Amino acid sequence: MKSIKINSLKTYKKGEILLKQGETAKYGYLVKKGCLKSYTVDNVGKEHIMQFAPENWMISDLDSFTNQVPSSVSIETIEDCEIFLISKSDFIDIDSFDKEVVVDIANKFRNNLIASNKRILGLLSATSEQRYIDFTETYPTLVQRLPLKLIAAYIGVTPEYLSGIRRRMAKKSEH
Amino acid sequence: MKSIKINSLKTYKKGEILLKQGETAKYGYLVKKGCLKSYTVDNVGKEHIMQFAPENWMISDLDSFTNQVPSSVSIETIEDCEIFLISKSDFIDIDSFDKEVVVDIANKFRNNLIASNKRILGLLSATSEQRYIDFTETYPTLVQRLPLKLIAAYIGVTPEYLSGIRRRMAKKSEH
DNA sequence: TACCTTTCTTAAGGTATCTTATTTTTTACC
DNA sequence: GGTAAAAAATAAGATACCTTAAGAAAGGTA
Repeated sequence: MKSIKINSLKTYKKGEILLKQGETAKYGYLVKKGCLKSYTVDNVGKEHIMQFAPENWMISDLDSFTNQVPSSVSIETIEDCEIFLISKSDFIDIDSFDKEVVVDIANKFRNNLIASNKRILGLLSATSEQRYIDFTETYPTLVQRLPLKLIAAYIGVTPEYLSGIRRRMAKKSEH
Repeated sequence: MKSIKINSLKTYKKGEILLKQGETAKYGYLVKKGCLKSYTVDNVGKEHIMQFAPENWMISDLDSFTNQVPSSVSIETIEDCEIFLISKSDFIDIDSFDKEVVVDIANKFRNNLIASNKRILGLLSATSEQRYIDFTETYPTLVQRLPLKLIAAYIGVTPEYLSGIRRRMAKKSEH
Protein backbone atom coordinates (compact mmCIF):
# COMPACT_ATOMS: atom_id res chain seq x y z
CA MET A 1 0.00 0.00 0.00
CA LYS A 2 3.02 2.22 0.26
CA SER A 3 2.50 4.17 -2.92
CA ILE A 4 -0.99 5.36 -2.04
CA LYS A 5 -0.58 8.91 -0.94
CA ILE A 6 -2.12 9.78 2.38
CA ASN A 7 -4.12 12.98 2.33
CA SER A 8 -4.13 14.04 5.90
CA LEU A 9 -3.79 12.97 9.50
CA LYS A 10 -6.60 14.28 11.68
CA THR A 11 -7.43 14.01 15.35
CA TYR A 12 -10.90 13.30 16.72
CA LYS A 13 -12.49 13.14 20.14
CA LYS A 14 -14.31 10.03 21.29
CA GLY A 15 -17.86 9.91 19.95
CA GLU A 16 -17.40 11.83 16.70
CA ILE A 17 -19.23 10.56 13.64
CA LEU A 18 -17.06 10.34 10.53
CA LEU A 19 -19.64 8.83 8.17
CA LYS A 20 -23.42 8.69 8.50
CA GLN A 21 -25.59 5.82 7.31
CA GLY A 22 -27.20 7.02 4.04
CA GLU A 23 -24.41 9.41 3.06
CA THR A 24 -21.80 8.58 0.44
CA ALA A 25 -18.38 7.63 1.78
CA LYS A 26 -15.71 10.14 0.72
CA TYR A 27 -12.87 8.54 2.66
CA GLY A 28 -11.31 5.37 3.89
CA TYR A 29 -10.04 5.68 7.46
CA LEU A 30 -6.67 4.27 8.46
CA VAL A 31 -6.34 4.29 12.24
CA LYS A 32 -3.04 5.51 13.65
CA LYS A 33 -4.22 5.70 17.25
CA GLY A 34 -7.53 4.90 18.96
CA CYS A 35 -10.42 2.80 17.71
CA LEU A 36 -13.37 3.18 15.32
CA LYS A 37 -16.55 1.19 14.82
CA SER A 38 -18.79 0.77 11.78
CA TYR A 39 -22.40 0.02 12.65
CA THR A 40 -26.04 0.25 11.69
CA VAL A 41 -29.01 1.30 13.74
CA ASP A 42 -32.09 -0.74 12.87
CA ASN A 43 -35.67 0.48 12.73
CA VAL A 44 -36.22 -0.16 16.44
CA GLY A 45 -33.14 1.83 17.40
CA LYS A 46 -30.84 -1.08 18.11
CA GLU A 47 -27.16 -0.87 17.20
CA HIS A 48 -25.36 -3.65 15.27
CA ILE A 49 -21.59 -3.52 14.84
CA MET A 50 -20.06 -4.55 11.54
CA GLN A 51 -16.41 -3.96 12.38
CA PHE A 52 -13.97 -2.53 14.88
CA ALA A 53 -10.83 -0.78 13.67
CA PRO A 54 -8.08 -0.41 16.26
CA GLU A 55 -4.54 0.72 15.43
CA ASN A 56 -3.38 -0.02 11.86
CA TRP A 57 -6.79 -1.18 10.70
CA MET A 58 -8.55 0.37 7.76
CA ILE A 59 -12.28 0.97 7.81
CA SER A 60 -14.95 2.36 5.49
CA ASP A 61 -18.15 1.30 3.74
CA LEU A 62 -16.50 -0.39 0.80
CA ASP A 63 -19.64 -0.44 -1.34
CA SER A 64 -20.37 3.25 -0.75
CA PHE A 65 -16.73 4.23 -1.13
CA THR A 66 -16.23 2.29 -4.35
CA ASN A 67 -19.57 2.68 -6.11
CA GLN A 68 -20.69 6.04 -4.72
CA VAL A 69 -23.92 4.66 -3.33
CA PRO A 70 -25.45 5.53 0.07
CA SER A 71 -23.59 3.94 2.94
CA SER A 72 -25.35 1.20 4.90
CA VAL A 73 -23.23 1.88 7.99
CA SER A 74 -22.16 4.78 10.15
CA ILE A 75 -18.56 5.14 11.31
CA GLU A 76 -17.74 6.65 14.68
CA THR A 77 -14.77 7.05 17.01
CA ILE A 78 -15.05 5.06 20.24
CA GLU A 79 -11.87 6.52 21.71
CA ASP A 80 -9.87 9.69 21.09
CA CYS A 81 -8.24 9.03 17.72
CA GLU A 82 -5.59 9.97 15.20
CA ILE A 83 -6.68 8.94 11.74
CA PHE A 84 -5.37 9.10 8.18
CA LEU A 85 -8.05 10.00 5.65
CA ILE A 86 -7.67 8.33 2.28
CA SER A 87 -9.75 9.97 -0.39
CA LYS A 88 -11.74 8.20 -3.03
CA SER A 89 -9.70 9.72 -5.82
CA ASP A 90 -6.57 8.16 -4.30
CA PHE A 91 -8.16 4.79 -4.24
CA ILE A 92 -10.79 4.21 -6.86
CA ASP A 93 -8.67 4.40 -9.95
CA ILE A 94 -7.02 1.13 -9.23
CA ASP A 95 -5.79 0.92 -12.83
CA SER A 96 -3.38 3.77 -12.29
CA PHE A 97 -1.52 2.01 -9.50
CA ASP A 98 1.72 0.12 -9.76
CA LYS A 99 1.10 -3.56 -10.13
CA GLU A 100 2.73 -4.21 -6.79
CA VAL A 101 0.17 -1.98 -5.11
CA VAL A 102 -2.70 -3.69 -6.88
CA VAL A 103 -1.43 -7.05 -5.64
CA ASP A 104 -1.32 -5.61 -2.10
CA ILE A 105 -4.89 -4.40 -2.47
CA ALA A 106 -6.06 -7.74 -3.85
CA ASN A 107 -4.42 -9.53 -0.92
CA LYS A 108 -6.01 -7.13 1.55
CA PHE A 109 -9.46 -7.71 0.05
CA ARG A 110 -8.86 -11.43 0.06
CA ASN A 111 -7.87 -11.48 3.71
CA ASN A 112 -10.85 -9.36 4.65
CA LEU A 113 -13.07 -11.70 2.68
CA ILE A 114 -11.70 -14.72 4.50
CA ALA A 115 -12.34 -12.99 7.82
CA SER A 116 -15.88 -11.98 6.83
CA ASN A 117 -16.68 -15.50 5.73
CA LYS A 118 -15.47 -16.89 9.04
CA ARG A 119 -17.77 -14.48 10.78
CA ILE A 120 -20.74 -15.58 8.66
CA LEU A 121 -20.06 -19.20 9.56
CA GLY A 122 -19.87 -18.25 13.22
CA LEU A 123 -23.16 -16.36 13.07
CA LEU A 124 -24.82 -19.31 11.32
CA SER A 125 -23.47 -22.19 13.33
CA ALA A 126 -21.98 -21.10 16.67
CA THR A 127 -23.84 -20.42 19.89
CA SER A 128 -23.60 -16.92 21.30
CA GLU A 129 -21.27 -18.19 24.03
CA GLN A 130 -18.97 -19.69 21.41
CA ARG A 131 -19.04 -16.44 19.40
CA TYR A 132 -18.02 -14.58 22.54
CA ILE A 133 -15.12 -16.99 23.10
CA ASP A 134 -14.09 -16.58 19.46
CA PHE A 135 -14.15 -12.82 19.90
CA THR A 136 -11.92 -12.95 22.98
CA GLU A 137 -9.46 -15.14 21.09
CA THR A 138 -9.47 -13.03 17.93
CA TYR A 139 -9.27 -9.65 19.69
CA PRO A 140 -7.70 -10.30 23.11
CA THR A 141 -6.75 -6.65 23.49
CA LEU A 142 -10.21 -5.35 22.62
CA VAL A 143 -11.94 -7.50 25.25
CA GLN A 144 -10.36 -5.39 27.97
CA ARG A 145 -10.57 -2.17 26.04
CA LEU A 146 -14.17 -2.06 24.82
CA PRO A 147 -17.32 -1.66 26.89
CA LEU A 148 -19.45 -4.80 27.12
CA LYS A 149 -22.34 -3.33 25.18
CA LEU A 150 -20.17 -2.82 22.09
CA ILE A 151 -18.94 -6.41 22.20
CA ALA A 152 -22.56 -7.54 22.56
CA ALA A 153 -23.55 -5.49 19.50
CA TYR A 154 -20.71 -7.15 17.58
CA ILE A 155 -21.46 -10.76 18.45
CA GLY A 156 -25.20 -10.25 18.04
CA VAL A 157 -26.76 -10.40 21.51
CA THR A 158 -28.07 -7.87 24.03
CA PRO A 159 -25.73 -6.50 26.71
CA GLU A 160 -27.93 -8.14 29.36
CA TYR A 161 -27.53 -11.51 27.73
CA LEU A 162 -23.76 -11.16 27.32
CA SER A 163 -23.57 -10.25 30.98
CA GLY A 164 -25.28 -13.57 31.70
CA ILE A 165 -22.87 -15.43 29.42
CA ARG A 166 -19.93 -14.00 31.35
CA ARG A 167 -21.47 -14.94 34.68
CA ARG A 168 -22.11 -18.52 33.58
CA MET A 169 -18.58 -18.83 32.15
CA ALA A 170 -17.06 -17.53 35.40
CA LYS A 171 -19.13 -19.98 37.43
CA LYS A 172 -18.09 -22.87 35.19
CA SER A 173 -14.37 -22.11 35.45
CA GLU A 174 -14.52 -21.87 39.24
CA HIS A 175 -13.70 -25.54 39.59
CA MET B 1 -9.95 -13.20 -15.62
CA LYS B 2 -9.48 -14.13 -19.24
CA SER B 3 -5.80 -14.96 -19.03
CA ILE B 4 -6.19 -17.59 -16.31
CA LYS B 5 -5.99 -20.88 -18.07
CA ILE B 6 -8.77 -23.32 -17.33
CA ASN B 7 -7.56 -26.81 -16.57
CA SER B 8 -10.53 -28.93 -17.32
CA LEU B 9 -14.28 -29.11 -17.66
CA LYS B 10 -15.81 -32.00 -15.75
CA THR B 11 -19.31 -33.32 -15.29
CA TYR B 12 -20.77 -34.42 -11.96
CA LYS B 13 -23.99 -36.03 -10.83
CA LYS B 14 -26.16 -34.41 -8.17
CA GLY B 15 -24.82 -35.13 -4.67
CA GLU B 16 -21.11 -35.52 -5.41
CA ILE B 17 -18.66 -34.04 -2.91
CA LEU B 18 -15.88 -32.00 -4.51
CA LEU B 19 -14.17 -30.84 -1.33
CA LYS B 20 -14.44 -32.19 2.20
CA GLN B 21 -14.29 -30.09 5.35
CA GLY B 22 -10.78 -30.62 6.80
CA GLU B 23 -9.07 -31.31 3.48
CA THR B 24 -6.98 -28.77 1.64
CA ALA B 25 -8.63 -27.18 -1.38
CA LYS B 26 -6.82 -28.01 -4.61
CA TYR B 27 -9.27 -26.24 -6.92
CA GLY B 28 -11.57 -23.35 -7.41
CA TYR B 29 -14.82 -24.36 -9.08
CA LEU B 30 -16.33 -22.26 -11.84
CA VAL B 31 -19.86 -23.44 -12.58
CA LYS B 32 -20.83 -23.76 -16.22
CA LYS B 33 -24.10 -25.59 -15.60
CA GLY B 34 -25.91 -26.70 -12.43
CA CYS B 35 -25.43 -25.51 -8.87
CA LEU B 36 -22.99 -26.10 -5.99
CA LYS B 37 -23.16 -25.36 -2.29
CA SER B 38 -20.42 -24.76 0.29
CA TYR B 39 -21.43 -25.72 3.80
CA THR B 40 -20.37 -26.91 7.23
CA VAL B 41 -21.84 -29.60 9.39
CA ASP B 42 -21.68 -28.64 13.07
CA ASN B 43 -21.03 -30.96 15.99
CA VAL B 44 -24.71 -31.88 16.33
CA GLY B 45 -24.97 -32.82 12.66
CA LYS B 46 -26.72 -29.71 11.46
CA GLU B 47 -25.89 -28.25 8.06
CA HIS B 48 -25.12 -24.53 7.55
CA ILE B 49 -24.75 -23.11 4.05
CA MET B 50 -22.07 -20.54 3.35
CA GLN B 51 -22.71 -19.99 -0.34
CA PHE B 52 -24.61 -21.19 -3.40
CA ALA B 53 -22.91 -21.17 -6.80
CA PRO B 54 -25.28 -21.38 -9.78
CA GLU B 55 -24.17 -20.77 -13.37
CA ASN B 56 -21.11 -18.49 -13.78
CA TRP B 57 -20.37 -18.34 -10.07
CA MET B 58 -17.03 -19.31 -8.64
CA ILE B 59 -16.79 -21.21 -5.39
CA SER B 60 -14.06 -22.59 -3.14
CA ASP B 61 -12.74 -22.24 0.40
CA LEU B 62 -10.61 -19.19 -0.24
CA ASP B 63 -8.56 -19.55 2.94
CA SER B 64 -7.79 -23.21 2.28
CA PHE B 65 -7.16 -22.62 -1.41
CA THR B 66 -4.86 -19.67 -0.83
CA ASN B 67 -3.01 -20.61 2.32
CA GLN B 68 -3.09 -24.41 2.05
CA VAL B 69 -4.81 -24.85 5.37
CA PRO B 70 -7.63 -27.32 6.14
CA SER B 71 -10.93 -26.24 4.64
CA SER B 72 -13.69 -25.17 6.99
CA VAL B 73 -16.38 -26.04 4.45
CA SER B 74 -17.39 -28.92 2.20
CA ILE B 75 -18.43 -28.30 -1.39
CA GLU B 76 -21.07 -30.46 -3.06
CA THR B 77 -23.17 -30.52 -6.22
CA ILE B 78 -26.89 -30.00 -5.62
CA GLU B 79 -27.82 -30.60 -9.27
CA ASP B 80 -26.16 -32.41 -12.16
CA CYS B 81 -23.26 -30.11 -13.07
CA GLU B 82 -20.63 -29.09 -15.58
CA ILE B 83 -17.75 -27.42 -13.82
CA PHE B 84 -14.40 -25.87 -14.70
CA LEU B 85 -11.65 -26.78 -12.24
CA ILE B 86 -9.11 -24.05 -11.65
CA SER B 87 -5.98 -25.30 -9.98
CA LYS B 88 -4.08 -23.60 -7.22
CA SER B 89 -0.98 -23.25 -9.35
CA ASP B 90 -2.99 -21.30 -11.89
CA PHE B 91 -4.22 -18.98 -9.25
CA ILE B 92 -1.99 -18.56 -6.27
CA ASP B 93 0.99 -16.91 -7.87
CA ILE B 94 -0.84 -13.70 -8.36
CA ASP B 95 2.45 -11.87 -8.98
CA SER B 96 2.94 -13.65 -12.29
CA PHE B 97 -0.32 -12.35 -13.75
CA ASP B 98 -0.78 -9.45 -16.08
CA LYS B 99 -1.73 -6.37 -14.20
CA GLU B 100 -5.11 -6.37 -15.89
CA VAL B 101 -5.86 -9.78 -14.45
CA VAL B 102 -4.78 -8.73 -10.99
CA VAL B 103 -7.16 -5.77 -11.21
CA ASP B 104 -9.95 -8.19 -12.18
CA ILE B 105 -9.14 -10.39 -9.23
CA ALA B 106 -9.05 -7.46 -6.85
CA ASN B 107 -12.44 -6.32 -8.13
CA LYS B 108 -13.86 -9.82 -7.75
CA PHE B 109 -12.62 -10.04 -4.16
CA ARG B 110 -13.99 -6.60 -3.46
CA ASN B 111 -17.43 -7.47 -4.80
CA ASN B 112 -17.50 -10.70 -2.83
CA LEU B 113 -16.45 -8.79 0.26
CA ILE B 114 -19.27 -6.30 -0.20
CA ALA B 115 -21.74 -9.18 -0.57
CA SER B 116 -20.37 -10.98 2.50
CA ASN B 117 -20.59 -7.83 4.57
CA LYS B 118 -24.20 -7.35 3.56
CA ARG B 119 -24.91 -10.86 4.70
CA ILE B 120 -23.26 -10.23 8.07
CA LEU B 121 -25.41 -7.16 8.56
CA GLY B 122 -28.48 -9.18 7.67
CA LEU B 123 -27.58 -11.93 10.13
CA LEU B 124 -26.95 -9.37 12.86
CA SER B 125 -29.90 -7.09 12.36
CA ALA B 126 -32.67 -8.64 10.26
CA THR B 127 -35.39 -10.99 11.42
CA SER B 128 -35.47 -14.42 9.82
CA GLU B 129 -38.52 -13.37 7.79
CA GLN B 130 -36.62 -10.35 6.47
CA ARG B 131 -33.61 -12.53 5.64
CA TYR B 132 -35.91 -14.81 3.69
CA ILE B 133 -37.33 -11.85 1.77
CA ASP B 134 -33.78 -10.62 1.08
CA PHE B 135 -32.88 -14.06 -0.22
CA THR B 136 -35.84 -14.15 -2.61
CA GLU B 137 -34.85 -10.72 -3.92
CA THR B 138 -31.17 -11.53 -4.28
CA TYR B 139 -31.65 -14.98 -5.84
CA PRO B 140 -35.11 -14.96 -7.46
CA THR B 141 -34.23 -17.93 -9.67
CA LEU B 142 -32.90 -20.03 -6.78
CA VAL B 143 -36.09 -19.65 -4.73
CA GLN B 144 -37.93 -21.81 -7.22
CA ARG B 145 -34.99 -24.06 -7.92
CA LEU B 146 -33.75 -25.07 -4.47
CA PRO B 147 -35.48 -27.25 -1.90
CA LEU B 148 -36.74 -25.37 1.14
CA LYS B 149 -34.35 -27.06 3.52
CA LEU B 150 -31.32 -25.64 1.67
CA ILE B 151 -32.73 -22.13 1.75
CA ALA B 152 -33.39 -22.61 5.46
CA ALA B 153 -29.78 -23.71 6.01
CA TYR B 154 -28.63 -20.58 4.18
CA ILE B 155 -30.71 -18.01 6.05
CA GLY B 156 -30.07 -19.70 9.37
CA VAL B 157 -33.35 -21.30 10.49
CA THR B 158 -34.79 -24.83 10.53
CA PRO B 159 -36.87 -26.03 7.56
CA GLU B 160 -39.89 -26.29 9.87
CA TYR B 161 -39.53 -22.69 10.88
CA LEU B 162 -39.10 -21.46 7.29
CA SER B 163 -42.23 -23.36 6.38
CA GLY B 164 -44.01 -21.37 9.07
CA ILE B 165 -42.55 -18.10 7.75
CA ARG B 166 -43.93 -18.88 4.30
CA ARG B 167 -47.35 -19.72 5.70
CA ARG B 168 -47.53 -16.49 7.68
CA MET B 169 -46.35 -14.44 4.67
CA ALA B 170 -49.00 -16.05 2.44
CA LYS B 171 -51.69 -15.34 5.01
CA LYS B 172 -50.59 -11.72 5.32
CA SER B 173 -50.65 -11.09 1.57
CA GLU B 174 -54.15 -12.54 1.20
CA HIS B 175 -55.72 -9.15 1.78
C1' DT C 1 -50.50 -47.71 -11.37
C1' DA C 2 -48.49 -48.52 -7.25
C1' DC C 3 -44.69 -48.15 -4.13
C1' DC C 4 -40.89 -46.06 -1.98
C1' DT C 5 -38.32 -42.00 -0.80
C1' DT C 6 -37.85 -37.36 -0.14
C1' DT C 7 -39.81 -33.02 0.85
C1' DC C 8 -43.04 -30.19 3.02
C1' DT C 9 -46.49 -28.99 6.51
C1' DT C 10 -48.46 -28.79 10.97
C1' DA C 11 -48.50 -28.69 15.88
C1' DA C 12 -47.00 -29.27 20.88
C1' DG C 13 -43.64 -28.49 24.15
C1' DG C 14 -38.84 -26.81 25.16
C1' DT C 15 -34.76 -23.63 25.09
C1' DA C 16 -32.32 -19.44 23.88
C1' DT C 17 -32.57 -14.93 23.70
C1' DC C 18 -35.01 -10.49 24.36
C1' DT C 19 -37.58 -6.83 26.96
C1' DT C 20 -38.33 -4.24 30.75
C1' DA C 21 -37.31 -2.73 35.18
C1' DT C 22 -34.42 -2.27 39.26
C1' DT C 23 -30.00 -2.25 41.66
C1' DT C 24 -25.10 -1.99 41.82
C1' DT C 25 -20.77 -0.61 39.98
C1' DT C 26 -17.81 2.19 37.31
C1' DT C 27 -16.59 6.37 34.97
C1' DA C 28 -16.42 11.36 34.09
C1' DC C 29 -16.27 15.82 35.66
C1' DC C 30 -16.56 20.15 38.72
C1' DG D 1 -13.45 13.81 46.81
C1' DG D 2 -18.30 14.19 45.69
C1' DT D 3 -21.84 13.97 42.60
C1' DA D 4 -24.04 13.03 38.20
C1' DA D 5 -24.05 10.10 34.40
C1' DA D 6 -23.05 5.90 32.15
C1' DA D 7 -22.28 1.04 32.28
C1' DA D 8 -22.96 -3.41 34.10
C1' DA D 9 -25.42 -6.99 36.75
C1' DT D 10 -29.56 -9.28 38.03
C1' DA D 11 -34.10 -11.08 37.57
C1' DA D 12 -39.00 -11.91 35.82
C1' DG D 13 -41.88 -12.40 32.11
C1' DA D 14 -42.36 -12.39 26.87
C1' DT D 15 -41.09 -13.89 22.19
C1' DA D 16 -38.48 -16.19 18.55
C1' DC D 17 -36.86 -20.13 17.22
C1' DC D 18 -35.87 -25.19 17.91
C1' DT D 19 -36.95 -30.18 18.69
C1' DT D 20 -39.59 -33.94 18.02
C1' DA D 21 -43.03 -36.40 15.89
C1' DA D 22 -46.56 -37.33 12.77
C1' DG D 23 -49.15 -36.84 8.55
C1' DA D 24 -49.64 -35.00 3.64
C1' DA D 25 -47.77 -33.97 -0.74
C1' DA D 26 -44.57 -34.60 -4.41
C1' DG D 27 -41.08 -37.15 -7.21
C1' DG D 28 -38.82 -41.10 -8.94
C1' DT D 29 -38.89 -45.80 -10.39
C1' DA D 30 -40.35 -50.63 -11.25
